[in-house]
Amino acid sequence: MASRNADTSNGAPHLDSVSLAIIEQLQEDGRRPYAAIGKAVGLSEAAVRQRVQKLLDQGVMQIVAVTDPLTVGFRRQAMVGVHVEGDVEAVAEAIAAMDEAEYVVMTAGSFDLIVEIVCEDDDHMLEVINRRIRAVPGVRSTESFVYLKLKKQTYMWGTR
Amino acid sequence: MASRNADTSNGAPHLDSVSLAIIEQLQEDGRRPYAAIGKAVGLSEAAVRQRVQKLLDQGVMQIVAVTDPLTVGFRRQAMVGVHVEGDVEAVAEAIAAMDEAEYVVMTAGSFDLIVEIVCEDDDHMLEVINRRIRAVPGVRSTESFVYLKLKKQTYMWGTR
DNA sequence: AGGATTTCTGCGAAATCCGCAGCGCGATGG
DNA sequence: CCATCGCGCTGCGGATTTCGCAGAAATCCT
Repeated sequence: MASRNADTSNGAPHLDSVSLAIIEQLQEDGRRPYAAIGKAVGLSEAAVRQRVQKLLDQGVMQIVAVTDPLTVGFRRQAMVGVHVEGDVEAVAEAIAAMDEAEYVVMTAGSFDLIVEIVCEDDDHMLEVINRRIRAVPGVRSTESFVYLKLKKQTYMWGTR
Repeated sequence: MASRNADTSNGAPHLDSVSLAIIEQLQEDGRRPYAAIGKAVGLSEAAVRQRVQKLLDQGVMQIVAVTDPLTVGFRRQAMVGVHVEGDVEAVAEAIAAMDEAEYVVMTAGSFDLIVEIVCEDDDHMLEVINRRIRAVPGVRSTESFVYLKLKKQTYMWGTR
């Protein structure tokens, strides 16, 4: 189980329209059979299987179950905006290494970094934000947005 | 294909530890066979299958392919913080109805709403933010954070 | 306790997954 | 020019998984 996380080192692995179509199929249903996908994109079952495996290995996509953490036992979730001085990438790396960080993005705007965190409870969240994120060298300040309710969560950008 | 989107109407469908364990398995690999999951959680193959189907039907989880849109052809992606006056839920509903909105959350903090959008290019993004989101009744102002680079994207909160 | 409902189990049949050998094709280089 | 190599696709069986169903077991409600 070497590389669990996505290959976030944007290698832009050149995706042709067929692979795009395969991804679209799997965005609708991650368990759709290879044969059905093949029929939809005009490829044999084995070819689809090989392409999917490669896309997974390359980290271009992952096939997973996604949930709303708030409905599955986690009490507190938040988006945290981070102001950084110095090497943003290094700070991003450090925060991404934390288990509680689900989502880490470098952005252009008043925040240098946006981080989504999942916590057990208020104490845990306080600990993560104040003791861990703010302790990372280069973090100047943070601003938190605690989640009240998830209204939408989709992955079907391809199907429109 | 009645309800494609998650049941975001927090019905808190009471999940026992076995369903939690099943979700964990599928967070690691959305295509893991039911028999393997059953062995891991102590249930028969058929029982796992029934539970998974129910979790999907209830909208508690979805099994899908997730990608980094920036590596799959979409040029621009952003997080948009929204200040709302009046009925926040209604505004959230309206924005969630837009195809470009991938993720909509009501939050406590300086923003009432946080929205993640995926766009084809700069023009498209400008159109979505200025003409569509800001046109929703109740939206007082917005602040945008354009994505530069996705550093981490995980769904394995359960495996720690 | 009695009955209704839900959940689990244990099949057999059908469909799917998986590995492998072979073929076609473009690029490389002698 | 042609041989070779790399790479992706196809077409197979065999192993595995999925699927539907009927009965047993557990749970809930009155």
